[in-house]
Amino acid sequence: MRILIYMAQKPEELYTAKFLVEKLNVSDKYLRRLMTDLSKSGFIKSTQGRDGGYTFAKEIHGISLYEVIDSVEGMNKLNDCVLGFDECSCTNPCAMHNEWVVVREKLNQLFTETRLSDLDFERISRY
Amino acid sequence: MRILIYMAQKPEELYTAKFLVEKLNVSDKYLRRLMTDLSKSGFIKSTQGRDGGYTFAKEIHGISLYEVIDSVEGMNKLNDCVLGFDECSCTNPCAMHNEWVVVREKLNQLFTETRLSDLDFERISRY
DNA sequence: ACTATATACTACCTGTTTGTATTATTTTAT
DNA sequence: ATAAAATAATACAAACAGGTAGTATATAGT
Repeated sequence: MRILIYMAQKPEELYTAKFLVEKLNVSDKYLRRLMTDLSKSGFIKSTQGRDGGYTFAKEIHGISLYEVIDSVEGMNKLNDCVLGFDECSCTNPCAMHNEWVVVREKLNQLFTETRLSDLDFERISRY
Repeated sequence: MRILIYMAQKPEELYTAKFLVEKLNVSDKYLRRLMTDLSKSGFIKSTQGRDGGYTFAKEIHGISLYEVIDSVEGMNKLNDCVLGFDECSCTNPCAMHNEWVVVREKLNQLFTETRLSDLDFERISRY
């Protein structure tokens, strides 16, 4: 999220791994691994070799927070049963089910509706 | 949560550790540790010795899900900055701050407003 | 006294998250 | 050719969550 949001400030720019590592304060290897994952997920594309780097593979207007979270860590933490039961549904609910579906839906809605282009870059002071 | 919700079905009853261990499928030692924590937090009270056990220390109408979660694991996971920055506020927001406050408030509200007595015990099929 | 119960403390285990480190390979502009 | 860049695969490490296990002690009803 931090990488993509940082890049979304200037979506047309080409960013090198080295540059992003400095800006975001993470290790080189870790960032590169994430970049490769983000490439495979289709959010960004890479150009190898000298003068290479990363840039968005599609319009940032078309990238929701939901898609990003889902591709990086999956949405199961949010959408699985909050008490950990394998089989838990509205017809066979756990003790928290009915309360949790309300929250779950709110979160899914927020993440699905918010796109990288919706962020207020004027206000953000940390990436 | 599972323990307290189970007990809330019959809030006046005295429950032994052994009984709850069988009903909730957790280890004896683990449950006892949790019970001691819940006692210290004031949700339940214990009577030692033969014919002892646990029962609620106050009305279940007065116990919100917020209080329970807060006493067991703290609410910092929810209320700290979602991107992990130490100093993150509305005047100094991280990239996700403005989106996250909406969710945060919704969750806090739900957990604060829902009390053990509000659960629909008729419908619940797993504890 | 005996027995059934809770308490306390400590150590351990297993998996996950959130990264870091190492090493070697491939690609491309100049 | 060379240098600057991305790629790939693997191992490691620290912190934390979610438990389990052991052992000994305290309490209270009969």
